[in-house]
Amino acid sequence: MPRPLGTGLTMASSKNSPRTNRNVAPGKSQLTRDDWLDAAAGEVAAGGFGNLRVLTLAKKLGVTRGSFYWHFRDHEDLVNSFLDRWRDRRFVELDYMRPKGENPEEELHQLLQLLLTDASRNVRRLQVELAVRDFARRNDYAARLVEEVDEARVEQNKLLFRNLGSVEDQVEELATLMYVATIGSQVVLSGRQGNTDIIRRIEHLVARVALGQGGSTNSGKE
Amino acid sequence: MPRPLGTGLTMASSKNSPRTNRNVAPGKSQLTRDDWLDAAAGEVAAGGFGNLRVLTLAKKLGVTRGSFYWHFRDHEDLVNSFLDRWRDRRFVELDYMRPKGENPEEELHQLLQLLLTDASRNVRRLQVELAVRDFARRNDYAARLVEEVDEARVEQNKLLFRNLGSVEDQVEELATLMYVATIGSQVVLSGRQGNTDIIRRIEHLVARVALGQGGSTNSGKE
DNA sequence: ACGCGACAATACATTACTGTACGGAATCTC
DNA sequence: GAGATTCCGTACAGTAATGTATTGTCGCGT
Repeated sequence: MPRPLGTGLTMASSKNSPRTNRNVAPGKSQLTRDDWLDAAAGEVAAGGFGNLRVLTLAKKLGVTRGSFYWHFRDHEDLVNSFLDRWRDRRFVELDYMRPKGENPEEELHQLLQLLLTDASRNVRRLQVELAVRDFARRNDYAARLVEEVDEARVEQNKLLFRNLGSVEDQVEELATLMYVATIGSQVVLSGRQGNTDIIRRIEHLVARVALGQGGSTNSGKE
Repeated sequence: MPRPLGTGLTMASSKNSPRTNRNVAPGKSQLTRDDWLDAAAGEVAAGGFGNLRVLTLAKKLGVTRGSFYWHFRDHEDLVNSFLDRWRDRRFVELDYMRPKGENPEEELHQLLQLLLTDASRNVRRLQVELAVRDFARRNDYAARLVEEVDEARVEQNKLLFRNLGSVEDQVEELATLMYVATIGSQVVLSGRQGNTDIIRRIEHLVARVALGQGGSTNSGKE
């Protein structure tokens, strides 16, 4: 009964690359753990965690479930590994676009661009994130990871607003508001097309508020 | 093969009250269609539509599945009826708190209160809404209803901001931003406790922006 | 060249859930 | 109060999914 068994419930992703991984380059003669996770991403994006079936993955990969149960202990192991990888990728993503503070306005623009406009391109990623968030409502481990990611992203936003010169008292407010606004727009607009104008409007208003030019919304009856 | 069969896929809720509904008042000797839908609400709130099992509902109601298949054609009929009822309730809810325009500031406060603060009390309703939104990502009918509700709510917000004296150009922006912000905060904060301060901060900032006093976020380097 | 280990196929047992047919009890109608 | 109707129980068939045990097949090292 030999079983490598990935980390499972553990936190770190634990790149399971001790596999020889063959010399066969493009042909998929041998599957790796990440291959299964990639396939799982497609299923999760399409149907959520509830519709994540190992038989479906096997068909998609052109193998039988015998392969799956060598790479993973069981279905739960797949789910937890998937969540771990998701969290890790969100963090390297955050690290990749950490604000350098040289051109805050441009950085804000790029951030909103990534979160809002690019979301319509990165459909897969958006759908996975929404699925994870939904799953987190009934899975404690997922809830923990989502909370970690949320907190890190709000921290990132706070950094940005500090660089923009916002007073410290409102940094937290602005960062939180912008974060829930971006998440909300992804939730509301997911699956809609022709939303680029709405997105642009949101970006416009958020930018205006963030840059402190937001005093002209009233008609003048002060 | 007698079968009343509720509307199923049709849009209107079509109160199926041609039932005599017995004289037995508190005892649940006879079940109605709404009883099943109420039980379904609990399951949907807890596990989403994917975990909505008719056997579970039957146990919860103290009957067997034989009752279910009299009241509903099949599982899909239950889901569609549930969605119909959900949409209808969202609309009467909107109608109930339609802004009268007499005291816009107070109305804004009450709206935010309902959407944000009260959400932590109304857990069941919040969870159902999130489940419906998630289900809408892979169910066309649910997607249609959610879109209808979203649009109606944004319209409501626009009405409010017009009453607040915002210039028409920014009414749409403000209404949309506030809507996605509220949805996003529900998504992000669902299942967290001790979020009342965060919610209050968001409310504060949204109110400030909406009332046009938002020009003081910058530190002064214009 | 053979034997070991990584990886996958096959077959089987089990469980959970749906839908349907039919029968029975309670209640309304006339 | 007899019969039709409403509502629910029971029993059965069928499907889909998981997990496990066992066997089979590559490919590498020596």
